[in-house]
This record gives sequence, structure tokens and C-alpha cells, in this order.
Amino acid sequence: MPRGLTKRRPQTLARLLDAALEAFAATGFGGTRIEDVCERAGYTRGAFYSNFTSKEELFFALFDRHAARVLERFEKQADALGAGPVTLEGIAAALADIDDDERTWYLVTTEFTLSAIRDPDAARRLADHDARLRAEAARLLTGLLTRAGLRPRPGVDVESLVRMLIAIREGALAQSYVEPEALPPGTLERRFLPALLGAVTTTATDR
Amino acid sequence: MPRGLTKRRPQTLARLLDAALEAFAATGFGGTRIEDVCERAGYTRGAFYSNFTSKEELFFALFDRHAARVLERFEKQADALGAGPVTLEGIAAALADIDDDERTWYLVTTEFTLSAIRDPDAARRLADHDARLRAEAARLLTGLLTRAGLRPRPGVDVESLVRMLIAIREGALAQSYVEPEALPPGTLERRFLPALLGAVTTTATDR
DNA sequence: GTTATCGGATACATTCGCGTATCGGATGCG
DNA sequence: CGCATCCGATACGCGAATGTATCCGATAAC
Repeated sequence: MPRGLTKRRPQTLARLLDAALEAFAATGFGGTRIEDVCERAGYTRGAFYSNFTSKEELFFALFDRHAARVLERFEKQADALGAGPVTLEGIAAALADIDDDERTWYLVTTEFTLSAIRDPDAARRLADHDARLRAEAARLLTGLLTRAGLRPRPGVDVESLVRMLIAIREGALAQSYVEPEALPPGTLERRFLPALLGAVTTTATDR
Repeated sequence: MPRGLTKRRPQTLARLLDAALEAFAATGFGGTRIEDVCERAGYTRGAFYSNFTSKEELFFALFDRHAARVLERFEKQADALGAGPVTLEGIAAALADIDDDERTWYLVTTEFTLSAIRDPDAARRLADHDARLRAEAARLLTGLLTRAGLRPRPGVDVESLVRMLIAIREGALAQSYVEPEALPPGTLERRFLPALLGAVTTTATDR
């Protein structure tokens, strides 16, 4: 057993990642220097290079931590919907409920998506995370639908539907963040998701 | 009237923009050096600096040209749909028909969108272009719907619907380009747009 | 208490990319 | 036919950000 290898200051790494999240969101990957990150975290570049080897590695680590957080956050929200009656409008409202710091995350994950389209390594990471997220979302959605007395129409698989909902969310967020006053986040979801969900489901009793 | 100011070699500018499009798509804005663009175009950096003052200006110019092209391309496609009977599946198929070089454009415009979220100047440009595009799309869509014997349900304005369709397209493209084999471009549109469009329209004769 | 090890700070060298300044050549004009 | 003008090429200087190499202090093992 190695001696000093008990993890000693994991908080440094966390603070660097927090700082990186803010910095990347503010000025993008290419626009932020390593020193910017260190300044925000209250460290020097020496601290950075003893935790990471390059900016790319930082980016990957940031995405990994972020992905994990998104998942657990999502599971919590899923539990929060655990009680009470469910309607299509209720589901749409839940999907339209967009947290304020979603913007920060959007900026980083979108940039990561771009890098994933170019780099197979990043693509694998992103695809893995997305798959897990979709699985969780599918589980939650089917549960909500059944509690609403509904089930997917024949020919509609929930996985694809979840993909669709994610696409809508991402695309709508893009527009909302470019024109926040013209299209507050969640507007499109509230307006169209009840109709969409209603169109792809039937009452569970139907055959 | 100025003497030598008749535009002499506009092709240089065009070639630089073409090269910039490829370069930005390949390695992103931050990842491409001005020299990369010049190499692709077959010029030296001197040529660049006699046409642009900075990489940002190049980026803006590229977006402007691209936006103009998108608009005219879109109008052509609109005309191409000018004849024959129209169904919801037909509209969905048209929306699901995604050109191969859409990928290149997606990469550049998405990065421009990110910069627009951060920079009000870029946001204005993007918002202007998007507004014109939406207006054109709304015109086309209402035309198609009426020819299909349909009209928007009361409470559904076409502008918002167009926003929704754009959101779907962008979000779906993101997923498709990250996992091209798992989700070929257009899949989600083909699967869900008929249902969505059907849910937000009624037959024109209804009241 | 001594020692080894690791995390973080400091200082340095280097590379890389940008912008400018100057030069040559071709084209339009008188 | 000579001249002016503009575009693109070449050469240069500069600043910035990176990565490394070294040093210091603190903590844990013995």
C-alpha cells in the first residue's frame, strides 16, 4: 500500500473545476486561458499543472463531473414528481421548468458537443452520458405517462420520444439564450409539448 | 467617383470565405489560425489582412454570406415544393431532407450561436437573420398547410410553430452528428413531425 | 522527531500566432 | 506610353500563453 496516496486535497481539484465551468461559460474554451481558471479558483498555474496536463484534459474532466451531476440532479427531480396526479400539461410544465444556471451548463455542454462532433474520443464520452440520461428519462417518462393513464401509441418507442424531447429542449434553449426577452426559456415547451405528447400517446385502456 | 474602386478581385474574398468555412468547421474558431485559412485558399497572410482586419471580422463576414445563402437556398426549396398535392408526411419529409453539407454549416452556425449568446453584437446579427428566415418559413408553411387543406388550430401562431420546428431541427442535428449511425439526420423529423403538425392544425373547413 | 513525499508557488524559456510595415507587380486611367 | 493605385507577398517585431524546471512548505509514516 502506497504511503502518502490517501487523497489529501481533493477540494483543489473541485475548485479548479468550478472555476473552469465559469470561465468556459463566460469566454468559451478557446477564449479562456489556464491562468483565468486559476485566478478564479484562487490558485496559480502551478496548482493547475499538478492536477491536469492540458486544457483538453481539464475540459474532459469538467464534462465528466458535470455529466454525473446532471444525472443525479435529474434523478432527484424525478423523485420530486413522485406524488400527485399527473397530466400532460404537468409533464410539459416540468420539462419547461428551466433552472437559472442551466445557461452556464448549456454553454459548456454545447461547446463539448461541438468538440464531440469532431473528435471521436469526446463523442464516445458524450454518447455514453447521453445514453444513460436517456435511459433514466425514458424510465421516468413511462412512469409519468402510466400515472396519467396513458401509454405510447403503437409504433412510438419511448427512447426516440426522449431523443425528441431532448432535441426540443436543446434547440429551444439556443433560441432563448440568443433572444431571452423574445423567447423566455420554456416557452416552446409549454406551448407545444402537451399537443405533441397527446399526439403520440393513447389512453392506457385503449387497444 | 473614385477611380480604381471598381471591385477588381472579389474572388479572393470569396475563396478566403470558402476556406474559412472549411477551416472553422474542421477545427473551430479558436482552433484555426489565420494562416490555416490562407493555406486552404492558396494565399498568404498578406492577402488576408488586405481583406479583413481580424479573425472576428472574418467570422462575421462568413456568417453574413452564409446567412444570405441559407435564405436563397431556402426560397428555392420553397419554390420546389410549389406543385403537387401536400400531406403532413410530405411536409415532414421535406423537413427531414437534410443536405450533406448541412453538417459543415451546422458546425459554424452553432459556434456562431454560442458567440451570440455571449456577445450582443453577434446576437443582433443572428437575431436579424433568424427573424427573416422565420418570416420566410412561416410564409411557406402556411402556404403548404392551406394546400393540404389545413390551418393552424386557434391559439397556435405560425411564428411560434416555426420556432419549434427550427428548435427540433437544430437539436436533432446535434444528436445526429454526434452519433451518425445511431440517429441518421432526419430520423426524428420523419417520426414525429407528422404527429406534431397534425396536433396543432385542423381541417380548414372546421370552425 | 526525523524523513520522505506530495501539492502548490515561483521563475524561466520557448513557441506560436498576430498585426504591421515594406515591397513588387499588375491593372485601370489619362 | 507613363502614372497612379490597389492587391497580394515577404519580412519583421512583438506579446501572450503555454509548459517545464525548480523550490518551499506541510503533512503523514515510522
